[in-house]
Amino acid sequence: MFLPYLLNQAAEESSLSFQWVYKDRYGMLRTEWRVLFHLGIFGRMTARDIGLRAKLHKTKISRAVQKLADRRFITRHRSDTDRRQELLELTVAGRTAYLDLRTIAERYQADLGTEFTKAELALLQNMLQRLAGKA
Amino acid sequence: MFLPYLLNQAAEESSLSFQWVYKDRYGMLRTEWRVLFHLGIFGRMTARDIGLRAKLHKTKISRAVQKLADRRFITRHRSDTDRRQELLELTVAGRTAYLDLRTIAERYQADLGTEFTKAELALLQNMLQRLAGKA
DNA sequence: GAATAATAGTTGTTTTTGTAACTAACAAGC
DNA sequence: GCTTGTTAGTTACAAAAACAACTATTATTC
Repeated sequence: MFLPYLLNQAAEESSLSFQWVYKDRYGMLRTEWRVLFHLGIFGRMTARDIGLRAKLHKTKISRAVQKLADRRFITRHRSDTDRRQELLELTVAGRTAYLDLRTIAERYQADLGTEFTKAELALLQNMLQRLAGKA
Repeated sequence: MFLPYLLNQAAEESSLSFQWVYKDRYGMLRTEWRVLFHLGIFGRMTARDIGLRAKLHKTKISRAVQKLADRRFITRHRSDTDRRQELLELTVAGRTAYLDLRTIAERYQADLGTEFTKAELALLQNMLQRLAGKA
């Protein structure tokens, strides 16, 4: 079978089955969830850096950031050293949402894990990372 | 790392790096390429069956079928046994395009193969199929 | 240090997708 | 056989994504 096709099928399946979590609970779009997720993991960072890490286009991030800020999940502060940049950070409400979602994500991941052995999962992760890096 | 996220990254990377093939050469969208692909592999079939196999929504398929028919890559014939259904089939031009794309897809896949061992690839394929089935 | 290029982020427009409502044909129940 | 329900496929409208052009700021080069 054609690998990009299989990857897509698997990715879509798992994305769809997980999207109710951030969608139903917080009315978030996938990009919003990803931005929240990155800020939760890495702490304060700029839209640019999120884009580099998550390979998301800046317009998508810009709009996600607006929504998250509207809903008081994040704050935005112009950087002193470079006034083009904005430093994004989770608010208390944002961190609460992040932790809530992360808990569910971990449970979801654990459920998937029961299907496979630890070694299989480790290899899968490794291969996916390599494919994501340069496929 | 969160598995759906990793899957998406890998899928997107490989999709993007392959899309120039059907996009630049035939101006096709991904769904069109998938429909062509399915007809190439399985021969004559209905939109419904393509949807079941590829897990694509019928509206997406409907539009892809229209474009492919406009460009004379496929023909559509109403079924005699059930006049709601349409039997889709590649034209000569469609088959030529399919074979061309398939050749490139195979080369692409072979290139990926050099990164991994046969056993790794087999396991990856197996896991992705299981994930796609019920993730 | 003025002119030019590059970068962070936004906004507007066009494509593509998702969703819901629709038509036409068939199936089932009574 | 007629009513009700289902299914294949299309169409219309709403949501989201991709793409291009823009503003404001910083970096570069002469």
